[in-house]
Amino acid sequence: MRADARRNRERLLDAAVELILEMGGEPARDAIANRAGVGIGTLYRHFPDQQSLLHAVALHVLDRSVAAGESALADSATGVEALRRYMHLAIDHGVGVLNLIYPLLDHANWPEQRARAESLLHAIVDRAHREGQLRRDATAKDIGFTIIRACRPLAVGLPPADERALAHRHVDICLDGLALEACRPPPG
Amino acid sequence: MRADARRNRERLLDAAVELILEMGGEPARDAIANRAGVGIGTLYRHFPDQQSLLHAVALHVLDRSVAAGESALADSATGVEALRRYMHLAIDHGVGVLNLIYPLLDHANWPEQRARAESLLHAIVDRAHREGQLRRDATAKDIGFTIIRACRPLAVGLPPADERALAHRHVDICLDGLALEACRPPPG
DNA sequence: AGTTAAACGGAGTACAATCCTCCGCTTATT
DNA sequence: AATAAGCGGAGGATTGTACTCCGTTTAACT
Repeated sequence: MRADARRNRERLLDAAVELILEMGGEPARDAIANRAGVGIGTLYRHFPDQQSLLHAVALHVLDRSVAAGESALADSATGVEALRRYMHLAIDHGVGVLNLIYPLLDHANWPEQRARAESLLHAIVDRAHREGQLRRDATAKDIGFTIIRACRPLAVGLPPADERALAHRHVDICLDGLALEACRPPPG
Repeated sequence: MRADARRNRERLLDAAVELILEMGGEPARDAIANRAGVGIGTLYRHFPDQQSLLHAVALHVLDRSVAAGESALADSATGVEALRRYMHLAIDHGVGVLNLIYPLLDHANWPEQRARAESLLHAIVDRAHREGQLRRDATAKDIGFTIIRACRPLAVGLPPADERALAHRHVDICLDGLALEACRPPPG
């Protein structure tokens, strides 16, 4: 595979992730190609139909997030630290698209990746619980939903850098709400 | 104004709010009429063009949220309680649409309502701060963004009742993160 | 109950956005 | 320098959306 082809493929996937998060559904193909800075023909060469594009997008974000999360779990001193790092990385990679495209997929067939992602999240949450750092009622679902919410842009038009900063701040706030740090000093 | 006309107008506005939150932009007119359970002609009679519809939607959510918030502020024993009640009510009314339609409006001309909404939010946040119940770095913007995030449905297809429950849980988690309750017992 | 004017529904046409193919040009690789 | 893989984007086909119009229904009032 030629180098420019690989580069364009990545750009297309990243653009698709951004647009799906903004629009909340199937964005127009031309819009994806435009945002990626490539011609429409290039999009169709890489992804001949809707399903292959959505499938590739799903695997794209899933693989990158899981990889990031696994190393976060391995390298962190505490459970909540691993959780915090995982959430921030997952947002940067845009895992939030998974929820949005799931109902559009004909057959979501990546049992292996799915299992890996679920067991990763549970491993992190369980560890934090075992170390007594999380509220009892905090579940893996809470984490997942928080990530999904943080992924979506607040309003189209805000500079991407600002959006990212707000997303990260939001995750930190939620984690503070889910964590269990008695008598922590006021952060401000 | 005939009773059925008033009822249909309300239904149309509610449907528009739901759809805007789901789609994140301008939903198709037919979709709004369908969801409201009225004919497309009825929509055009009430709102002859895009702008009048968007304008009405904005005022609809703004007025209801501000009214709810003002009574919450008056009736609550503490600042955070007022804040909590306001946030939950605002979500139920769908204030989150404001951010989404703002860039679509030709001229957003409701200075009075806008001022009332801003001063309300600041009044609530200030009171909570004065009573020492909020993190120092918690701002009115944090509250606003949290409400906006909670308003958006996580995934199209989930039953509305579940969506609402998740939204409310999310707000509670965020508030726990923003509040300052030293040594609070684990809620679970 | 009868009257009436306001309100309703939805088929249908005009318009706009989107999809996707095709082929001449460009560029990475050897 | 050769060449095959990759690129861009104009353009025709298709789908979706906007908006009108008019026969039917219904709330309001006597």
